[in-house]
Amino acid sequence: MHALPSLLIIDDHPIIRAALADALRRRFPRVRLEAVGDAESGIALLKQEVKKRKAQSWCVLIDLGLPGISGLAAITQLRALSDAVQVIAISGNDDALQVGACFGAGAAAFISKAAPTEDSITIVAQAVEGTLIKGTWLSARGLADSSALNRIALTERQIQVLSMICQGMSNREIADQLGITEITAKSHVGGIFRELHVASRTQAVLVAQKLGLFA
Amino acid sequence: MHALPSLLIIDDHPIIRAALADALRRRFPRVRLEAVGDAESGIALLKQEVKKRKAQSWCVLIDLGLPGISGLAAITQLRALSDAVQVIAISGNDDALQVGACFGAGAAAFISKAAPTEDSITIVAQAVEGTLIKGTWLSARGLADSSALNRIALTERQIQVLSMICQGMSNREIADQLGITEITAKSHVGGIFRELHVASRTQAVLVAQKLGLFA
DNA sequence: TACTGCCTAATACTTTAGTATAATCCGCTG
DNA sequence: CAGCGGATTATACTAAAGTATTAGGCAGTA
Repeated sequence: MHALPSLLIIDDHPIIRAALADALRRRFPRVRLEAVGDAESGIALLKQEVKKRKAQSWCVLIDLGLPGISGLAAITQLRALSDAVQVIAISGNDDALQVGACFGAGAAAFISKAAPTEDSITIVAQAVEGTLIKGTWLSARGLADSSALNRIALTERQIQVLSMICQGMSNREIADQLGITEITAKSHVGGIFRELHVASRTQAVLVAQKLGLFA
Repeated sequence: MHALPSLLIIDDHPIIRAALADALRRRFPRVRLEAVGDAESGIALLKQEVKKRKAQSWCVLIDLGLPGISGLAAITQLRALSDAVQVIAISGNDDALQVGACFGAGAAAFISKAAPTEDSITIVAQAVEGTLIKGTWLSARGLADSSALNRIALTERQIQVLSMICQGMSNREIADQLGITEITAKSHVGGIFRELHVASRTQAVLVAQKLGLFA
């Protein structure tokens, strides 16, 4: 059998970080465990480690809603580092849209912070032991079905425009910043609305935040 | 000397709740400590306690960004129960606008989750011992000055309308739900924009969320 | 090559949003 | 009582936002 995966915790709250690390260390005394406060550090650390020891697999617990970077973007980057990197997303709310988006970004499991702590640890244990089923969703009320979750398919340009909408920019401002006409900007905005099933930019912002896109 | 205040922790994350309770119990073994997961339970509990033992004072640690109820509204309700209730707000981000809003709602102190855990405990200790200075702001980088924070003064109606904007409603929908004309709705919206220094409802939503108004 | 999907842009709208000013009614306060 | 501020409504705009349809260029792909 090969070595157990190392653990990496990414959470900006020292309290949660310490609590998780404590619980996991008790469960896996011999597994290497790192804990950092921001996604950049975590990604940089993993990049180095993957380069050093390609055989080593990792299990990353990442908190969504980190300041600065989108949780989804972080998951995507982590997954891109190596196939031997498993990502478990942890979030304060377990909105179905957000859950679906996380799996779309490559997360192996989704854990709600409101779930019982023991169950959360169990999920991580499954990941460490290699028995974790991809798509596991631990909601506030226990295991939930993640088979038929809404996936949102936005193009790169649409994501770019949506992020600008989420910063309060007008179509005119978006167009100027992207070097396109306001007409084209409107075109993208319209496409985003259709995809998100909304009728105004305000609603688009709310959905984007539920998705955790630009938190 | 009179009795020490009892402690109440309101946080929807079991992990944080347990971690805080642990640390505080070690610091104050003889102080009564309650911990609940939602604001409604906390308010209900305090309401009963205040009725039973008026002499008993309380120190409430409440997490902003609770699901369901606005953190500011919860602070206001807690403060309204009794003058013997101190409220310490805990938040994931330490945006100046949100900090100011918390103090405006009656919070005695504001603690960022990103602050060192020991410092956070110290603040609570000061509250228990009665040496806490009102307006104490513990940011991610230590104690910060909260003397000149922006206060936002919205009327009741404006807050009501703003909350509807934050739900993605149009002026027409707001007007219908409030039983007023769209013109009046626009009038309120315009007033909100002036007060928040924004130029669109999307930006108003963003500011409101920074304030933690309808999280 | 033909097809598909994305980005771009245009024309031509309809509908909301946002601004400015003014006026009425009402409750509270000096 | 007079004044003030909030809530309401109105008129009259200007400026955005949003919808619909069409179409060219372009990259990847069956």
